[in-house]
Amino acid sequence: MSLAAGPACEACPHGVGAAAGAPFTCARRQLGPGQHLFSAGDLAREVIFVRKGALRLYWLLRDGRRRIIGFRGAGEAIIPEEGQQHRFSAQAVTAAEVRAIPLTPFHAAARSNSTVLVGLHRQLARERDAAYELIAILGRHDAEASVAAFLLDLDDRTSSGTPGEWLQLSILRADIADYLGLSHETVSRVLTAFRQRRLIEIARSRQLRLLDRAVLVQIAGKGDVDRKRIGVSA
Amino acid sequence: MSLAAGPACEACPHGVGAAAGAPFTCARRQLGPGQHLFSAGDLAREVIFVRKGALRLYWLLRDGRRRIIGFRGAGEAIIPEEGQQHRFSAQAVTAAEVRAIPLTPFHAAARSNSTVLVGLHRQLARERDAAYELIAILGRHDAEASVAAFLLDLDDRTSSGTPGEWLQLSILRADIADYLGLSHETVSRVLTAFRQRRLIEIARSRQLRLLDRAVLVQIAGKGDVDRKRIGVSA
DNA sequence: CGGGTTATTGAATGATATCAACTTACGTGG
DNA sequence: CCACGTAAGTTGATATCATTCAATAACCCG
Repeated sequence: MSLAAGPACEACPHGVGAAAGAPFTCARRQLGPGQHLFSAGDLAREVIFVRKGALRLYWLLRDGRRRIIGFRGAGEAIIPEEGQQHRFSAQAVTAAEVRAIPLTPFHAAARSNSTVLVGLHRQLARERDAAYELIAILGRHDAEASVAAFLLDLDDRTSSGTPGEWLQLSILRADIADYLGLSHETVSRVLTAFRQRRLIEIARSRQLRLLDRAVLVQIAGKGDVDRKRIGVSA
Repeated sequence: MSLAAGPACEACPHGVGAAAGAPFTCARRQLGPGQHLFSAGDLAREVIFVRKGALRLYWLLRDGRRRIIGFRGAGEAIIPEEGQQHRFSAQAVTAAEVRAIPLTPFHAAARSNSTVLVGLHRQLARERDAAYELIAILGRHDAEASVAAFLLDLDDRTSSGTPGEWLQLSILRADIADYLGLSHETVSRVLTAFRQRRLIEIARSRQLRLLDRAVLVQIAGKGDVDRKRIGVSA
């Protein structure tokens, strides 16, 4: 994402801090699988940049279910509201490494460095828009469409561009289920159906490859936004 | 919302613009019911503050369905990404009045006025968090919980604090359905069930009053975030 | 190799969508 | 002010799809 690739973290501690005339520490932190970076209710103190591995952001529901809001992989950021409590929990899926910049100096830096400011806004707007995309998926109750959309998104975000590449699915079935609002059995059934239709290939449960992107796009498209009809005016 | 209540609009054109040393026009615009303020794909040029009435923000899906992302009532704002296309459409539900501030001078103002900056961040973070709340609702497939949560939210946002007040439900059943990812028949059935259980009162289809907030909260709670268990750490 | 976790598969239940008929609400013009 | 027509809302019957419960199988780590 733009922020992480920008001066905020790559050049830290000589980037933003220096530019702002207010150098600050950019703590590196290691997380083991399942370890929490923070929990909902904790006071938000830092902006997080994921360097390695992946985190899941989630809520627990009253009935004990887990609602996963999103995942953040290497190069992505987690931006909380200053002075507020975290509204969700962040937990490492795999072993992960993050950098944490205290919020106050970061905001101070953003004020004096418009590159950072614009990046910050863009990141927030993107998180919002990503949430809207997920809403679009969840609204249409169609398991196949949801899973197809998820796989395509995952492929877009993680693959290096080589088509037909193997996806390292560090995420469990239950993660996908909690993200898409489905049961893990349904996710399993859909993946099996896709495999039988030669749309994907699965190796040892956790590695998977998209074989027929076109058809997956079509399946996902059932609940997807119509990018052609969006210009309709009153 | 904080932004609209703050200097950004109330004091316009003598607020932000003046403070930034870069006065700008704050165009007033009137919208009739069903009229579009902008459509998805349009270039985003302005920050919008809703003064009167309500707007719905939505996408059209490929299959012709409409996915409503949210509503914005008086006092709320719509903040797009600078230089980007709008990702959703904004349409007046009722007759509405908005103020539009061009993005570029607004951002310039935000840079030099930290009150505006903080308000801007907060608004973006809130939109994101509101989207997350909706995700929590949509993920749990439970029509009664969804509708109850919607009614409570609507009541919180529109009522002046007087309990048992009549809600002016300018929103149609189909709007609620497209927002919650349900069919309008299901919405109707749930509302009828609530009425029969004396949880709400409906007058002439469009006006409604919450009679038993406690029970509604309980019903909504089925899919709601557990505010007590959120602190669980690994 | 073994024990715990994760994944798959099956059968039955249940909730919501869908299709369809009917009623109510509302604005318009006679 | 009433009659009419259209749009919105309600209600019922049916079908579909995802959940749930349950059992087996694959996987992974020590």
